[in-house]
Amino acid sequence: MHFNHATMDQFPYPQSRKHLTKHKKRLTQDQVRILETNFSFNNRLEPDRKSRLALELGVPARQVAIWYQNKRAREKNQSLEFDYKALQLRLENVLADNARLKGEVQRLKAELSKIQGVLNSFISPSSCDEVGNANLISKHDLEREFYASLIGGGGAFGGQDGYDFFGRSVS
DNA sequence: TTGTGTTTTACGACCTC
DNA sequence: GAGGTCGTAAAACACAA
Repeated sequence: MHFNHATMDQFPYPQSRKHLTKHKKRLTQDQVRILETNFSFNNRLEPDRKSRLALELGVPARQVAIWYQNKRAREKNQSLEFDYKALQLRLENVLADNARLKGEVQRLKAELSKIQGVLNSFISPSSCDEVGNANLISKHDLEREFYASLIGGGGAFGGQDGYDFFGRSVS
């Protein structure tokens, strides 16, 4: 394996950062592979391992440390991106669910107004407002009976056992 | 070849233990 | 104080035109 055996001392690092970065050098594929392997075991770099790795790769210990720092940052970014996509997917599902539920609400509202129409036909003023008729059912009682029948409570509008006013199963 | 976008390397500033 | 993150500059690289 051929690594560049440069050390910190061998780089003529001057004062200015611009000049400094002129000596930026990429790690070889083999060096990166070794670093990746080590990183996969532990993404923290204890001083002992830093020295050993630096020796093995033939690079300054500082470069190993910096590689680990950058690698952790890259992993964090990837993980954030992954989380972001997962959240986006969940949001899409929730929005779809919301649309479905809105449709359901609309359907139920329509059903309710239909039922109210049927109810109103039972409560015509001519049939129940006659004074002095003791057998007349009040509007309030009628509504109570009617709604009770819808939820399976039987009553005057109740269907057969286990079925509501419209003959649907309520079990 | 060159312009441009992306990735990698390296650093300074600041924070935490 | 050593070693961490974060933000960023700049080199290195990839690639279309």
